[in-house]
Amino acid sequence: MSPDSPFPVVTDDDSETTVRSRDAGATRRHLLTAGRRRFAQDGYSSTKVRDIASDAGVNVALINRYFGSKEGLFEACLATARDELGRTDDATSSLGDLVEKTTRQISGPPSGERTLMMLLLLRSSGDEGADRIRRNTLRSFAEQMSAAAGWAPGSAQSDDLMLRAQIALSTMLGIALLRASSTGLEPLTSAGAGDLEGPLRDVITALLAPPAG
Amino acid sequence: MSPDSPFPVVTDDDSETTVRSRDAGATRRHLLTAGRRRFAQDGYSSTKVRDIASDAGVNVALINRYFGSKEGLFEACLATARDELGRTDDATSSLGDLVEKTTRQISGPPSGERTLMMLLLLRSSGDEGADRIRRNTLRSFAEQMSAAAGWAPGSAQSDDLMLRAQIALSTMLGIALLRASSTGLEPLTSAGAGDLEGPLRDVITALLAPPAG
DNA sequence: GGTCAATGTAAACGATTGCTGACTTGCAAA
DNA sequence: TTTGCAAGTCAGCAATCGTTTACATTGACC
Repeated sequence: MSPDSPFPVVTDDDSETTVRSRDAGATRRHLLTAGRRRFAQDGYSSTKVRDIASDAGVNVALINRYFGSKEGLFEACLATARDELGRTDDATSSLGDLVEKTTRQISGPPSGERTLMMLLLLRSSGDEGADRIRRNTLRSFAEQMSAAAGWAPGSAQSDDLMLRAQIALSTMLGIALLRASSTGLEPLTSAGAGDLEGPLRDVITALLAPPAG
Repeated sequence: MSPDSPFPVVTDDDSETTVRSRDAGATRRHLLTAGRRRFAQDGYSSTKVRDIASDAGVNVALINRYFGSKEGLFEACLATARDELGRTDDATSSLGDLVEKTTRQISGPPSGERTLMMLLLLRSSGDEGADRIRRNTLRSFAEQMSAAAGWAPGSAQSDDLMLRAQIALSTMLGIALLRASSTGLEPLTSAGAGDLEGPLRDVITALLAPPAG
């Protein structure tokens, strides 16, 4: 994985049907993608390693080779989801930005990448390491949201604002969960970005707008 | 379970250490209580029938005897949770009532009865019957909330108001989930009714108050 | 006291699960 | 071409899980 690796690491070739039939990096990536979807949709213990391997088009034993164990793969999925979700294109500086970004995260198909990563943050394997990653990621999210509301660490009403940011986060994650196929709550599941932006703006504004508090 | 059962059903005696060492009704109740907690906290597939039986102080085989299967017990837990949650003391007639009732449901210890029943509504076993119960219960909840906002079936903006009610429901369930011990997000987890009532009032008002719509 | 159905117990079965070890295949440097 | 090692395959193990079967115990009714 290191840049000076003696092995021919493929960095920019995403076409899979061509060269490199035996590519460890691609195999790892396929396992991470398949694992993310399975873990997010079905939960940790419902997911079987044979299904993940089958989805990835890869032999089951390679999960243990590359990630040590099923929990290792789960932790890796959680870490990549944290990195990809955290790789926010630009800083959220205002409540308007926050509303726009939140709407973009939530809307889109319930099986979309972003929704899957958010659902992953709600799944637990009982493993302590994975739980710590999830807890830290959620905390970071709430801090970003409260920062968009003009929060400064150590200021007065700090706890109250953080609580409100976490409630806003609860709304976001709750929507993602209720939109999932196994629940299928209409009209929420089929609602698009245009339908969600208004209510989301109302919620975020009501929770985080400075005037009242 | 029927009132005219030929067996001496104990209806008002909750002291367990005394008479009636072999009581089918009490055994069923113990299994339902233990199963509710396990299913709600750990999810369906992470829960082991031997753990439920152990918690209930009962032999494992009795789960299959009284509920047919693990899924049968899960469905029974879901049904009783629906009944107990639906047995709302009085009708919710105003937004103020809704705020008060919602706050009462959410706050309280994360291991409390109400929280467990709400978490149960977010768990899935893959079984179609259980999923239908969950879907109907959630839909009923959202309809109650929109009714408190003055909703009449078939009216204009009906879909938009229902969507907003489901988003409010998402907030409630999201909070319950993030307060769970496996997540443990502070200050949300330790927040009491006094801390939650204000923000919840803001959210519900912003989503369901009539003036804008 | 005897009878019988209801209730509870003990043990094991078959299926599934995560995982491992020995083996094979492909790629690339020598 | 030969050789060395990473990448991948295959079969099976050990443990666990839900479930079932055969048996024991309790207690009400005649």
